[in-house]
Amino acid sequence: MHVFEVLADPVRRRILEQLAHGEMASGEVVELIGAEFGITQAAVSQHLKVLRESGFATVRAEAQRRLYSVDVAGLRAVDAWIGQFRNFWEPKLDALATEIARGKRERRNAPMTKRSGKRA
Amino acid sequence: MHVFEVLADPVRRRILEQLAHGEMASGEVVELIGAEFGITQAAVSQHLKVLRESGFATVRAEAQRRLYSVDVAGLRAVDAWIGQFRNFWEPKLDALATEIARGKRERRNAPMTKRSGKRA
DNA sequence: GACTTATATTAGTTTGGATTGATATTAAGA
DNA sequence: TCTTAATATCAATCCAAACTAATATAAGTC
Repeated sequence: MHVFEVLADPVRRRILEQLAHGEMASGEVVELIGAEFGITQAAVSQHLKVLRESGFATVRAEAQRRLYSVDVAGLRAVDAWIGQFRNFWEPKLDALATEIARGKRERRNAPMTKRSGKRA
Repeated sequence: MHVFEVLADPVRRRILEQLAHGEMASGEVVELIGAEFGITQAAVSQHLKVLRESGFATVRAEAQRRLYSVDVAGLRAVDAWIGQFRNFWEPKLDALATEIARGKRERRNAPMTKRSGKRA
């Protein structure tokens, strides 16, 4: 399932927002989300499965409990796609922000050749 | 229609990627996307409608043509939601990057009161 | 082992959105 | 005005995904 399809569902978005506050057991999610959306345990469990399988959440077992937390993989993928367009609304910061975000790896030790003025 | 539902469709995502290269007439989009996905003019037109109405594209008329371009409103909304989680994968850059991205508006002239050390 | 608690899975039903074919709208050109 | 071109809209069909009820699995407790 594509990352954007995953986030297209309001229940899944809400679950992620909750997980952002920290690890939660499946049961806690069921209680919260179930009440908020009026859906059953089965439904919530299925949403958690989708989040797992699409890289938005990870699980660890503790006895019978399953503790869920945010997995950044999915979120990064979304951010990467949006990144294609970021220069549309952040044109000024672009040069500087990129420089900083990328850790200045590139330019750092570029010996300044004749054609290093501008690349496309 | 919610922003994530809009981007959940592969056809709409592809249309946006094309628009990112610059303004396109509806007919051009139909030709390109229609060929790529094997769908009709009606289908493409309806996708364009969704993109319009959800703030991902704008149109201007020129004779019978409708020229579409990227509207950042929708993309910003997506970026804002993802922003909730950005500190999950950019913890180090957080302070500095935020400072720069926000234009240092906040701190700049904050007179440093007693309780300005940390806010929850 | 029987029972309970926590969670996942399965099968079947329902529903919203994507698509098509047909038609409407709008502007230009003869 | 009649015709062609470009695009949008409508009604009907179809399908995938969300949901429920029921059941399965697995780990604690008595």
